Amino acid sequence: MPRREEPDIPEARLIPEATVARLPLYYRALLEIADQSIGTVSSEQLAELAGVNAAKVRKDLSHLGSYGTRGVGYDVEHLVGEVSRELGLTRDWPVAILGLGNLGRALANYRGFGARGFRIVALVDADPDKVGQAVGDLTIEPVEALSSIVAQRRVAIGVIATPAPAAQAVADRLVAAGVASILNFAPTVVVVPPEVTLRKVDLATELQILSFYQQHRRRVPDRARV
Amino acid sequence: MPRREEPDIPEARLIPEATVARLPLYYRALLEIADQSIGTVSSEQLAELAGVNAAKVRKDLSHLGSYGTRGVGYDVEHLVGEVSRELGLTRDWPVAILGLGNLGRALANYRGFGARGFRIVALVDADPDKVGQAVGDLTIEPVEALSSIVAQRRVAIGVIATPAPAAQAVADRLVAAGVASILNFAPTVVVVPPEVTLRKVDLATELQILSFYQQHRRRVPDRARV
DNA sequence: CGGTGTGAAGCCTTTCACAGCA
DNA sequence: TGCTGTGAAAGGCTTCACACCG
Repeated sequence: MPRREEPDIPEARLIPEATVARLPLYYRALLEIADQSIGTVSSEQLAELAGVNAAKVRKDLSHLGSYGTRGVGYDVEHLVGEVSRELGLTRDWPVAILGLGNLGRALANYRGFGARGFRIVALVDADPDKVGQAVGDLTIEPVEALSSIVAQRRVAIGVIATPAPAAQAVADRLVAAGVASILNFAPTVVVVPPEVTLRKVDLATELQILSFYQQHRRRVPDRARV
Repeated sequence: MPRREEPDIPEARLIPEATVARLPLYYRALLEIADQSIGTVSSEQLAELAGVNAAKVRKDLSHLGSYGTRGVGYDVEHLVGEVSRELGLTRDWPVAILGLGNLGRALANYRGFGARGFRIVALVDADPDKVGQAVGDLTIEPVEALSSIVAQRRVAIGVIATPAPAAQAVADRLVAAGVASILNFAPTVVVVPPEVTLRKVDLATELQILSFYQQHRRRVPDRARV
């Protein structure tokens, strides 16, 4: 039970973190199903497509409300709507990419990055030689302009793709500018205040985890994380 | 307790998955400390650098054995050795990158990818126009050559950077060729046999999770996953 | 005295299994 | 009849708190 009413966000159900992390999988699976003009889907089928088990699907979806029909399954179109609303994909989130080395450029060019709702509105780099360069439709801007960029373009999400030593300073600037969601690709720990959501994607870490299991080969978990 | 002796892998302690996922963080923190010629570190200090809490550090490290000294802390050099041995970083793991679009190329050029122990030995793409192109020191090879490449160059880890529709077929080829560790960047579910370790990095999913918390802003977990 | 190593408690997540409804 | 929704059980992970030892 939510402890307080909140007028501008109607549903205040509390959804477990583990469930939130799986909603994108269901969302993707549901889009595939919808593409095939299938009207109804069972937890079993959805589980298959999302790579999880059916009990988990049912429990997860039950946190969003009771949108299934017993004996039948879930109405695909309706469920897509509920999941995308829950994930905030009915809005548009302006994204800034910080750091335009190999990875930053790849992200900037990545079609399907802005699959739905995510729009890259700024590319920022500290290197004066890079400032002014065009990448796709955008021009690289100086990091000093960050706070005005964030304010003017309503940047909601910052993607850090700088080298490790620059990451914390960039994160600090993002937070100071009011960005509350950060995705960190730099291979280093970044600390942010508790009201900021930080997630990280770390190549070196992933490879090292694979290395661990490769070496300890015997009953290996193949659980893909997220 | 391990249930069977295994002659070629001496230590058969079973380490929780959550601990394995944090070892790379400790490893990185330890390297930083070692760089400053500091001989001893406490769980408190290590926790700070790794972005976790001290109790977790102690519990995690206790799974590797008792390498700390009460009243003193952990010997940095010794611990670096133990952690890197546990992670399999004392060996060299040949890596193949599959799919050389924006992301694949960025990965291929990413210095620090092969931070330690990971060496990119092959670039493979299904597109005949790309085959033969040079990327860094390597030349893109056809996907048909994959199984002989894997065999000859002892590829241990496959990194899938193809578009989503091609990912499963590439994974199947990798598995058939004997690759037992796969890192999937394609935004789709990939299924592999249980003896293969699969991890995934999914940009769209990460952004959608951020979107969820952005929209439900109220007590937000900033727990960075991994 | 200070900091590790670790039982025990608490919390979160997953899985089970079936009541209940269309 | 078939499949959802959900209590209850099981399992795993985190945190606590302190005995123990250098």
